[in-house]
Amino acid sequence: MKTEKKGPSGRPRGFDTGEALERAMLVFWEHGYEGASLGRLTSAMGISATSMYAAFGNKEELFRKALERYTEGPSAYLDEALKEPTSLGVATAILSGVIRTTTAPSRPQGCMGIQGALAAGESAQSARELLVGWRNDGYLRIRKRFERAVGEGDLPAGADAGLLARYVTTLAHGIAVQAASGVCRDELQAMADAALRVWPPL
Amino acid sequence: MKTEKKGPSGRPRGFDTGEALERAMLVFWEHGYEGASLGRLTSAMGISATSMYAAFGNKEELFRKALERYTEGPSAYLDEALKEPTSLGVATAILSGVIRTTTAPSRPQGCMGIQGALAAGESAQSARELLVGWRNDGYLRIRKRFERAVGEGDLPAGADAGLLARYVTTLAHGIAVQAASGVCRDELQAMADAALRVWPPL
DNA sequence: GGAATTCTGTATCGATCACTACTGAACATG
DNA sequence: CATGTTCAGTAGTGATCGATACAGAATTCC
Repeated sequence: MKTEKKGPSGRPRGFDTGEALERAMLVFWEHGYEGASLGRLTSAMGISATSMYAAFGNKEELFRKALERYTEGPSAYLDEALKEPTSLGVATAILSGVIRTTTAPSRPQGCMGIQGALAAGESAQSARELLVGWRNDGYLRIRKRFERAVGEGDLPAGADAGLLARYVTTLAHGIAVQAASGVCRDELQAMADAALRVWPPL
Repeated sequence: MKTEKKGPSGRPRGFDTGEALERAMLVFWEHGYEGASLGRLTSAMGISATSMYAAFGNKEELFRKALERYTEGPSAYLDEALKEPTSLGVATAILSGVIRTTTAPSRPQGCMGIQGALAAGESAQSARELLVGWRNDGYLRIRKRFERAVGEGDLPAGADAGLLARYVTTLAHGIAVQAASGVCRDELQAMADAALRVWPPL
């Protein structure tokens, strides 16, 4: 029994969709949904507008897929951080991961999940709502992890997991804004270290 | 000796520039520089495009003046907060001010100084740079205030005023992002209270 | 009241937006 | 090789972008 591999008749695609999506992600990351014009996107992707529409549907879907790639690539530190054995380890790993991702010298400064579309006009409302959901999902996963920590005795019984998750999320988002403003990595890391020196901040 | 008040010959302006600027500020605040089209702006201002250009120059200058109005209006809590007698009072007042401003039910959610243009395309780079300077100015004023607190003995001699200012700024910006995502006021205030329960976070 | 000056609305500018019809080239299958 | 299918580039769609030319209306100065 072998997997059905029917040959797709026709001319094969002349570019790598993964790499093109990576390039598109970087443009959205740097300029936001509204600031990323189709001309700039396709130019960075190295393909024509026709090929982009054939491969990804439209600008909105391209953004959605670019966000997925962002989640599994530059933002994958969150998955790893949630596996840390203690809540303090989780919080520490999240903040250092955010700092590393938002201040990497070879990549856009800031976080695509925030500056991709924080406020927007009519044409970008769906992108904005997508990112609101993306950020809320991150918060929920952190909260759930902290709830587990309360159950395990890692956090005191009276600890408010939601409040702690909100605290870490707020710091993470604030760091992303600072990074977008050009604040350097070391300064942010020193600040994060100080913020977590008392844990939990009950 | 009386102030020279030469009569400006010609038809007087038919609208109140202050109120028009207030309306424009709200549009920029809600939709950002790029998301605020001229049509939407002039429609909200209640004037024609011609009148807008005659009164404010162009979109870029309109944004600059709207930001000034934002600084002196919704963002005026910072001036007051810096007058608090202690560094903890300053930090507390800043965060509660941010929360009040970014979650007011009758106004756009979030902070114009951030979502006005966090990431942007080519045409909005000047607006983006203007906001980077605006945020950095806020940071510098807080830092200077904390340096004073160190000199006064309000903060311990070894305290790093820059790091503390960065901490408060990061929380403030993070709160603004949360507010833009729809997080409610009470939750943010509870989080801010917890964040400042240990002060300074040395 | 006449002239000069400034405001306001209409209509429109060229440029760019996201998006697509069309043509021809490139490749897989039979 | 012949046929069918898909890709990619050119050119151009209507809509909207920010910004203006123009002409009529309104007000002040002389």
